[in-house]
Amino acid sequence: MTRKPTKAAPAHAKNRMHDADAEVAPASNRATRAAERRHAIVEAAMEEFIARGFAATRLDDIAKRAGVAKGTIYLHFKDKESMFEELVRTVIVPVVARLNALPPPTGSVRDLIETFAGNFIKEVIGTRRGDLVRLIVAEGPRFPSVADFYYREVVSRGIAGMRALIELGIARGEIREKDLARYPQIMIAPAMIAVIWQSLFARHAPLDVQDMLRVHLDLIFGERRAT
Amino acid sequence: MTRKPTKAAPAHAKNRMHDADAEVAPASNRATRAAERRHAIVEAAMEEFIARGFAATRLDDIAKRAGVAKGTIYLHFKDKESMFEELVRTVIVPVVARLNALPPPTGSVRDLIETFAGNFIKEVIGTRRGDLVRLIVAEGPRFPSVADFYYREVVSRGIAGMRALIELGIARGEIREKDLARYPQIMIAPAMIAVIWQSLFARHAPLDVQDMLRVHLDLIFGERRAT
DNA sequence: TGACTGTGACTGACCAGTCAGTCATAAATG
DNA sequence: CATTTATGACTGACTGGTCAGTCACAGTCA
Repeated sequence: MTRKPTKAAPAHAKNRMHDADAEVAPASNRATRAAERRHAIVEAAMEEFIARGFAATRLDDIAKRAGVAKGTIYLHFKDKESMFEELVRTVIVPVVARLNALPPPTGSVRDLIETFAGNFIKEVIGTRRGDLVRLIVAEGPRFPSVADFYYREVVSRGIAGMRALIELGIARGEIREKDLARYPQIMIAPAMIAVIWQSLFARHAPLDVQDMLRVHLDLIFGERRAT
Repeated sequence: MTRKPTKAAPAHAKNRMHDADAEVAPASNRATRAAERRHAIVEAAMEEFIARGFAATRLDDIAKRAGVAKGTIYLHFKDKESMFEELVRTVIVPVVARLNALPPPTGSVRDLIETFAGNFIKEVIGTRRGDLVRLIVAEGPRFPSVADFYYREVVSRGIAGMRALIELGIARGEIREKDLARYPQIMIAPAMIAVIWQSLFARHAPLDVQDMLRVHLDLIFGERRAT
């Protein structure tokens, strides 16, 4: 909360924009300003929802964090519920886009998957994105539309992509266990566990995710030969 | 404070007992009755918390479901929060006890783990218990004491037990990947994923958990030889 | 100036937690 | 054993506070 509570200075209204945003151009154009505000709201809402869960999050807090009046939120979203749903979409879509941009299949399948795992660690584990995954697990059952969306856009695509990779690995003789193609979930499971572990138990027992995923890949591809 | 003086007419007082309770033995003894009620409250609370999450659950609903007045809840629990915490303890402890009762190490390690997986499927996957695990993942960050308890009583023990089993498997030559003992999480990951999958995505894509876990064990122990 | 965007005080519903009162049962008494 | 008294488990109407959503007004831009 960097905002000085002393409302003192409503004079220069633009100051309401918080510091992070203050740096971007003032954005004279109305539509641009509106988009910026919307973005600030989404950002703030994500923080709050992750920290408190859907039901316990107060719109007043989101508004304050976004540097906006509560009413403004309702100019952009119908209500709290649809804000949550839209927010998940908004945040997830770019991640999906990024994952679809897999590097061309030059190296071995193991290298491909290792790269993928590296990205996953960097982009998801221990970031807001990871918390978002936990949030979806937490609220999914109460928001079928969110769960549906997440399944359609992330899970089913991820599973399909991973399956293709596994089949390639089997065809090339890198992977022995042929049945693995039936359950790509097994490939992804330790990564998901890592996400959950980090947000629940890291305090008690830190987990070397990188190393764990390496061991898991050794299990699937056989011990790695000298690099 | 002015209690309606002429409260009149709770003439048919005994009718307050509702039908659900009428069926169980009247339980003449006071302490027994109290224990029964407490149990009914815990049971009802678990259902409600699982269905709605902590913040969105109303104590009125718990009371109604338990066939009890709201005030009664406060005779057994300090407040909503400590009710949630105690409830998690109450429900989890017997499960832990049961898991500690591992069969004696007669067969192979693989058989041992397969038995364990079978029990897990039967006792956890697709049951209230599974939902409870999801609930802990969901609410854990907001209830550090619950997360701590769960780590101490379930996770750390589970990990330790699994590690011992893995080491045995390595010593006996059943398991090749020696590093697996450093990350027992890998062994458990698919089972956890199954729990989450069932409650979020089963509707979209049912998962044959039994088969998936078998494939995962094949990965670790090598293809199963004819039984 | 007129149209549009943003504001925040306000409202009404909702709900955790309280407590004065009830009553079945247990204990004490004759 | 029958009757009276004491106990405390249980009840549910009520309170105080919270918060999603509204709207009359203020500010801003073209």
